[in-house]
Amino acid sequence: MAITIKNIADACNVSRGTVDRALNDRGNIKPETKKLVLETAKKLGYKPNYIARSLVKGKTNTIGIIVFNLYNEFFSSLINHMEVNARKKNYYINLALTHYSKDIERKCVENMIKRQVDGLILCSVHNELTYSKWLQDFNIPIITLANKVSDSIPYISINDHLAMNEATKYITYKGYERIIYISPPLSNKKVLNIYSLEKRFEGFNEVKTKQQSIIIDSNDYLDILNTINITEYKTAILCSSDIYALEVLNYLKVKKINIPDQVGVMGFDNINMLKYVEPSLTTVSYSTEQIAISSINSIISYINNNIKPDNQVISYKIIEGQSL
Amino acid sequence: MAITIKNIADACNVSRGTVDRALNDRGNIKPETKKLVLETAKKLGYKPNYIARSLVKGKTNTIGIIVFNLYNEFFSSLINHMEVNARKKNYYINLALTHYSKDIERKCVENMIKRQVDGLILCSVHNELTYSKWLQDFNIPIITLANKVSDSIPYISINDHLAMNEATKYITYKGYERIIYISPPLSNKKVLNIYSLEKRFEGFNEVKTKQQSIIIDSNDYLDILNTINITEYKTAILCSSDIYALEVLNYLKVKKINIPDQVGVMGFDNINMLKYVEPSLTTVSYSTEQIAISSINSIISYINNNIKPDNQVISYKIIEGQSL
DNA sequence: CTGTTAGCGCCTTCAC
DNA sequence: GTGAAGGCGCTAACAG
Repeated sequence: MAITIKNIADACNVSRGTVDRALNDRGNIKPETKKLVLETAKKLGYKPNYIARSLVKGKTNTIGIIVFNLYNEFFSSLINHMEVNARKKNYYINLALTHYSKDIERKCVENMIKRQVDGLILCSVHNELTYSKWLQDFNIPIITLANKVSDSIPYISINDHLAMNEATKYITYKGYERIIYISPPLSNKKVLNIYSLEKRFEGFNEVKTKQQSIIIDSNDYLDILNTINITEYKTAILCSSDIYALEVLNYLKVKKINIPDQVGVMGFDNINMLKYVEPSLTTVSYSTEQIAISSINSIISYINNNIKPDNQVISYKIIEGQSL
Repeated sequence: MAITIKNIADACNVSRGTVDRALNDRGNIKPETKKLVLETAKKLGYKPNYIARSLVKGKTNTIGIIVFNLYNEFFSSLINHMEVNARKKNYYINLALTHYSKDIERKCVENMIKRQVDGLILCSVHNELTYSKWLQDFNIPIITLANKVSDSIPYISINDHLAMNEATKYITYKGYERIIYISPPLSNKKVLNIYSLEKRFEGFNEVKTKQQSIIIDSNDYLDILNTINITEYKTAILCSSDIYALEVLNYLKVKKINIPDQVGVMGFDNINMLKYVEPSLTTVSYSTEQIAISSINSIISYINNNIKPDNQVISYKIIEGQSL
């Protein structure tokens, strides 16, 4: 069995209280006893049991992180930075993935609660008010990312609406006559929280100009694209995420359609892998590190002060590539 | 404060023992009392405190995972699959990242120990025997991945040696006269565990054929490549990982060197992003999901039976692309 | 069938 | 300066 505080106490012929004083720098202890205790602790290879400490302190120094998956580079990059910044502040990471399932998400949240995380960072597929209430009833600090759950739960993200709005204007400014907007099914909003996607779409849709526009919100967007004579007008294809844009680039290459001469393409997210793709993709960039840092700082101060932090908006910028 | 077992006991006018029996299906309880207890537990919104349970059970149902970072798609994909499979078996994930630092790794391990993880899955940059001993002295199940720490700690990976060996032979078979092998600095092995990279290199180096070969093991491989007249012979560039191969592809495109007509390129890992790259990269593929499943199964059976599992070798295969 | 009790390992309070 | 004792929330062993 592992060495406990009691083993040290016995070995030193002092009480457990004294060992605790030595180990945790609490003062009120004779330097020699402290020295003795620390030395024997080291000799015995003592490692404090944080579980026991957590139980008495009512604090685990653990942050629960619940996101969709790690395939999405947004999340893997985010969690990478979160781990770094949490560790710096002496917090640890419990990770759980929902794979876009409302059920799994609920279970993950419950598990985190049972495991007594001090706070929760959540990218949710829920947005029912009952769910928001359910979350808040756990009475622990919770912060949401990317998909807003409700106005009463702090939310950190870029302004998707504005960003896509600007992207659309940028395309207009570039002289395109027609925009094809590609997104995952927006009708999903009936069953899932797709806040971020909706906002992006709204940002696009709001730009009322002389252009024509075609909206493809389907998982079969390439098939649908195939039914359109894309070179008929000076067309730009605007995608709600880089992944889609990459698929579109591939599609156009297969079709021997020149980019950007015949058709322009624009993405969103500026994922890392873009640097290996040709032509370089015009896209919208933002810092996952900044989102991660904001999230960790917010949740920790929320934990420590029990004051609900404000929503935070992270900046973005358009990256000009050769695809538009 | 959160509802405890005692609150329920009080509310039901029974003892805490009885509540425990009801909540945990232990039998020896009158159906009506059980029903009453369960109902009031639900009504009060009781959530068991797993920290307390862990303390008494000496088991946290938590697996610590320590890897380098999540930028590397190998790790993010791995952890994605690990989380899924751990959750299925009612285990949770504590994640820590070392960023290739020996110091950070040591601290991460210690933290995991303090937090009483039931088992540890580790991709290490250490390979000192003292470190292996240090790890084993913690006396908890540990499994290593990708980089072997020592023969006395279970290790799961593909056979890097054999895989690169076969890759090299494949290139030979394709009729190339010269191979340029690109790898991160192999001299790092003096300060870091780069087992997997070494094995790959050995696998390449072992193939003694008539070909010429050039070895570039440097972070400035593109600069060095630039000093070589690569089209002088029928040359293939074999990279120890896809990321390098992608950089090489970019380099060759900039140089207007045709792939594969003038120079062939081969990678290793078959990362997801390859599907967006042209020409499609010839590479070595293996299943991170299988590694993840093996790891999780191994560590859990190690935890439950306390029998050190055998090393496991995951299969690989060569993927023929258009780059060679 | 149910209640009581003694911990798990640690921290904290209160005596001395 | 130090020791003793109680308790965090839960489980388990024993009594009844």
